[in-house]
Amino acid sequence: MKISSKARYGLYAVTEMARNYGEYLSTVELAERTGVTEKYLEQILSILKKNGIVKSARGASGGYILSDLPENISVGRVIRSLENNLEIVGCINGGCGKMCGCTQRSLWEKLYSYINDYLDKISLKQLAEENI
Amino acid sequence: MKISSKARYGLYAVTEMARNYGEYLSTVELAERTGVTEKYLEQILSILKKNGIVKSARGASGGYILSDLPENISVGRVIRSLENNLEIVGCINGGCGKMCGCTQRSLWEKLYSYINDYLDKISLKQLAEENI
DNA sequence: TATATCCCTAGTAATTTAGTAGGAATTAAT
DNA sequence: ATTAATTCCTACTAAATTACTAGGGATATA
Repeated sequence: MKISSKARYGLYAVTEMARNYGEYLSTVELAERTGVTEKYLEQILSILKKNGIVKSARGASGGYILSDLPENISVGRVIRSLENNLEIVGCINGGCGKMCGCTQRSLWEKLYSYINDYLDKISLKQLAEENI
Repeated sequence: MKISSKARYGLYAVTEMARNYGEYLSTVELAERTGVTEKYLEQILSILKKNGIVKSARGASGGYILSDLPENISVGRVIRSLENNLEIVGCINGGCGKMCGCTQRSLWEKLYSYINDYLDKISLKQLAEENI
């Protein structure tokens, strides 16, 4: 039940982009500012791009930029992208063995909702401004 | 960000104990009813015992029993016992590097509180009766 | 005394996480 | 056109964690 460093790193990267909204930031810059290696950040950014959270520009003076205003992107969306959709048990959306059905199901489903509701209420703008 | 099967198994076991409160259940019985192997359950139960959630009796006709009424034991307590105190990031209680300080700290601390508050409101009695 | 149980520790297999590494494709600047 | 900076893609590997398996000792009941 840990948030992976991948998710935390990714969140750091988009927070940095939120603080510099409008400007393209390269992986080199982002790596420097977050302390994550370039190559690993590349992979993380590629996932964020696939999920429509960031856009990219190739070539010299290219880089990454948020695909929308920081106030319109929730922390939840970022974390779900990098954390297997935040599925805290294997059966949030059905299709599980005996352990999941029955008794515990409602418990985990509600916990899942609470977690997502909380994270969806916080925008990258808020996070960047530490206004939480 | 997954709940481990260890935690789910343990929760199943104590739920079974809640349904049979007052009666000692052996690991053999608990293993049968939960579908977990005896040996693995033993380890899980030993952790729960160490954390004061269950009591044990050795020898023939021994087994495990809840250490308190099912309505007095929260799901949160059980899960924290088996899930490294539910520390969703490495620095919930301070002592972390650059990634944890600053920006994301308050985010994770609050999420941690929400998760615990939710799980602490649900008792084993409620869970056993699927009254969630 | 026999048997059923908990208790303790060590080992291992499988999975996931966290990176490393190399190089192709693309674009802007010169 | 050439160069340099960048994203993009894929494969590999190392480390950590999870999920068990296994053996046997200690203890209590019948």
